[in-house]
Amino acid sequence: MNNIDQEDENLRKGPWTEHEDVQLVFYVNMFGDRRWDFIAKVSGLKRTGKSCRLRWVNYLHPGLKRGRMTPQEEKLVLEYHSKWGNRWSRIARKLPGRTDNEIKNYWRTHMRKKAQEHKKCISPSTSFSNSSSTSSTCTNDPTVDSMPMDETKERSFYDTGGIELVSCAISKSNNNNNTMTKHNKVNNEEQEGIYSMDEIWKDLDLLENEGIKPVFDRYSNGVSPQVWDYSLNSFWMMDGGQQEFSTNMFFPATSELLTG
DNA sequence: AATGCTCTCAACCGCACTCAT
DNA sequence: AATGAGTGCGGTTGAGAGCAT
Repeated sequence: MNNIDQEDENLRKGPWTEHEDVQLVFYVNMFGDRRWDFIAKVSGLKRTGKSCRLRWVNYLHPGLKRGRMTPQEEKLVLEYHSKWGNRWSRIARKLPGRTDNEIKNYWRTHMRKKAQEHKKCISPSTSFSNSSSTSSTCTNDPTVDSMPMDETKERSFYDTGGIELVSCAISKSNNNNNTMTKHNKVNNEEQEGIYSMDEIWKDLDLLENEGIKPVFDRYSNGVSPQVWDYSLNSFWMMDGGQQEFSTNMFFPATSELLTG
């Protein structure tokens, strides 16, 4: 057995734990949301970079909306899907706060329902193409690949380096085990709102004034100290202006890597 | 209450693409 | 131009929650 095999065996798969979420959020805020392999290594998470990215993009990103699609969003999904087919990430860019995965899942459910309804309406002898075939038909639409350049270059909302709220991510993490009802999720979504850029920049100013500076990258703008203090109180010790981890065992790899 | 079915969504996989070297 | 690492995307799967019987 070689080293690579051993590494593969050590990699974790399956659902993320709360600790892993916290760890990932921390390191993304430190290093940005681009260098996933690096983050995977530095963080000590036994996950692939891909897995880290996916977790961040689909679940931990502070700009994410939760809860059911609004009628407006449903309309947009229908509209853009008819236009672009299964280009989920492209569609997602048109629905801020929604991920390609979410839209994809929604569409599958949606189309399944539609298919079932359709089956009821038509005679049993008539064959009916399922959702995937419907989708592929749309994908083959010649309009699909004729996007103007500015649209194809659009960045998804989660590419914005969303610093926003670690607390948001943590609270999501805390609710990871579906302890919230769907109803509650919707209410929280309404109450939480989304940070505006102005608010984010204000937080950045605050952050700098407090002398708290994540290392580099876009995320050098970081998160408001209040937020950190509030949301990560079990992970940070604020002591006379100095900060240190209170749970070093969660983040063992950074110092090794950065000093070594 | 127990069981089976359906729905939802997080996560994985493989392929495609981008970019640095 | 070729190559390999890193990243993004779309398809698929499986676990768990909710609902019906």
